[in-house]
Order: sequence, then C-alpha cells, then structure tokens
Amino acid sequence: MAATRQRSIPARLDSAAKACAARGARLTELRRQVLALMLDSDGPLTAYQLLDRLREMRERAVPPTVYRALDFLMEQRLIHKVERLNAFMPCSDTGHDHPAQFLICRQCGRVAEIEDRVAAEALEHAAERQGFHARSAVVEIDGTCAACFHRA
Amino acid sequence: MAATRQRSIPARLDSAAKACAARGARLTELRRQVLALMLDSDGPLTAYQLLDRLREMRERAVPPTVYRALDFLMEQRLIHKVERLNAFMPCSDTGHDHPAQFLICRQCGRVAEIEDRVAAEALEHAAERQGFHARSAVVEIDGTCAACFHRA
DNA sequence: ACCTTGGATGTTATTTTATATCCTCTCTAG
DNA sequence: CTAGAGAGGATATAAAATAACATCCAAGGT
Repeated sequence: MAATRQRSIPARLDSAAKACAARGARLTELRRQVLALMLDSDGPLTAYQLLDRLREMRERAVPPTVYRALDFLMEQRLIHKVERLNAFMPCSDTGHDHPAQFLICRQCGRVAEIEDRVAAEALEHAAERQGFHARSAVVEIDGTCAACFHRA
Repeated sequence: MAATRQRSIPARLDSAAKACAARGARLTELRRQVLALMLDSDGPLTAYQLLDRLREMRERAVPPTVYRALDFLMEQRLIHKVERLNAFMPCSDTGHDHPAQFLICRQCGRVAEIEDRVAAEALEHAAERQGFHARSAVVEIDGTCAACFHRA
C-alpha cells in the first residue's frame, strides 16, 4: 500500500464519481478500478504497468481496455499524462481545472504536481499575444528533487 | 522547399557546426543531413518521417541511425522534442540555451516556439521553492493558432 | 415488460515509437 | 603503428498506442 495522502482512496473515488455524474458521464467499475490503481500508486504508472496490475482483478484486460479508461479519466480531468515519461498520474485535486505542471525527479522517478498561477497566467498571455487560442497547457520540469539532491 | 526563414539553411548548419566544435563535439555528415532535413521542414517531424526522408540520400538508414542523430542534436541543444507529438523540430535560435515553449495548433499541426521569460522565471522559482533542482523545462500548449481560428 | 439505441467493453491484429546489442570502421593521441 | 574511443552499420526486439469490428448492457420511450 502507498503512503498516506490527504484523503482516503474511497473518498476520492466517490467524489470522482460525483464529478463524472455531474457531467453526465459514468465512472464505471472498470474506470473506477483503474483510477483506484493510480491513486494507490506512489508514482506515475505507464499504461502497461497499469495493465499488469489491472489483470490481477480483471483477467481479460488488454491494452485497449486500459487506454480507453485512461482516455476517459483524462477527459474527466481526473488524471494527467506525464508526457516525458509516457505515464499517468491522478490529478492532485479532483475536479479542479488547473493546468498540469510537474516536477520530475530523474533520480527517484517521483513526480510532484505544482500549481503556479504566475507561470500559468504568463503562458496564457503569451499565447494570446500570438492570437493563439489555448486549450490545454503542460509544463514538465526535469531535475533532481530535494530529497535526492541532499542524498548526493 | 519550405518557406523562407530568417537565415539560410547552410548558414544555420555552419553555425551549428561551430557551436558543436566549440564544445568538442562533431557535427558529422549524418548529423548534418538530419539537421538539414529538419531545417528544411515546415513543421515538426517524427523520427520515422525523418527516416523516410533520410533514406533518399542514405539507403542504409534504420531507426537507430535517426535516433542517434536526434539524441546528439538534442544534447547539443540544436533541436527540441515536442513531447505531445513525438516529433522533433529545430531550435528557433541555435546555441542559445532557452527552455522549450511551444504552441501546438491541432488544426494545422504547426508548432510555434515562443520564449516567455516571465513564465520561465516563474517556473524556475516555483521549483526552487520546493527545493527542486531544475535541469530542463518543457512547456507545450495545445490549441488553435490565429490563422486556423480565423478560418473557422 | 419490451424494444432499441448508444455507450461501454471484449477481441484480434497491427501500427508507431524507441531501444538493446553487437559488430566494424576510422580517426587520433600516444 | 596501434590502442581506444566515438561514430555508424545491422539485426532484433521492446514499449506505447491505435484500428476495426463484435458483443454486451443499461436507460429511456412506448
């Protein structure tokens, strides 16, 4: 089992289900299982890592099973994709529509989500200045986290 | 041949070669060909698109041929990877060490590189505040470019 | 209750992206 | 002249993602 977090996994699953329902979408058993696996993980998971874990409870799972669930969860803004890792992780805060900003530690592989309003707004404005209509922004910063840095 | 740009392709290749030499690296014929193909393209190219084009002048080219050249060019900061597209494009400005910031138009597929100091610094500080030692930052904004927006 | 219809999932196959491994060639520093 | 490193050749395979079609099932209208 993973480290302690702000809220329990069942509580987060339930509020995710409510958020989906509010938009007329259904957090089905499969989607709930996939989200639960991600919430239970200490770090980002690739689609195939997720598939391996999912198979423990759902033998018939194959890549499309996982990718469809991931697509749904991303549409519902319940998870993010970390592009540099081809991996996925839950949003830090369910339902709240924020741009994705990550700090990726190359030593330990952990990824922290941050939320920097200044940067987000600067990017929004920069896009506007070009007449560009932004839909979704991703920020990914590679480096070394505090813990790994001090260890070295 | 692609649209007109600030500087001629040969001039950009030569300054790239100089930048490499200054760091004790060699812009070999293969690497030069790959960079030339990218400079000659109107938009980002995937590794396999590049491979197809490269084969016109180098029949023996296979995936590792291209990926090795791409790795080298990225190390030398001559090109960027656009993570959301699994594609590559030249740096807007050779040699100058800037964070990668892209506007990706989902209609026309064009990618514009921007350079927003405010956002870059905000992110740097946000990382520092967490004790995170940033190495390289990527910003990718999906949306619709001005041209495509007005067409619609 | 009975359709029917669209969303969700099952199933098979394939495409796209990227890397591992080992070998050969060619410089160049000693 | 030769050892060693870096570049590239060659083969194979791994990893990530999607296409296409079949089936199931749940919700709403009648």
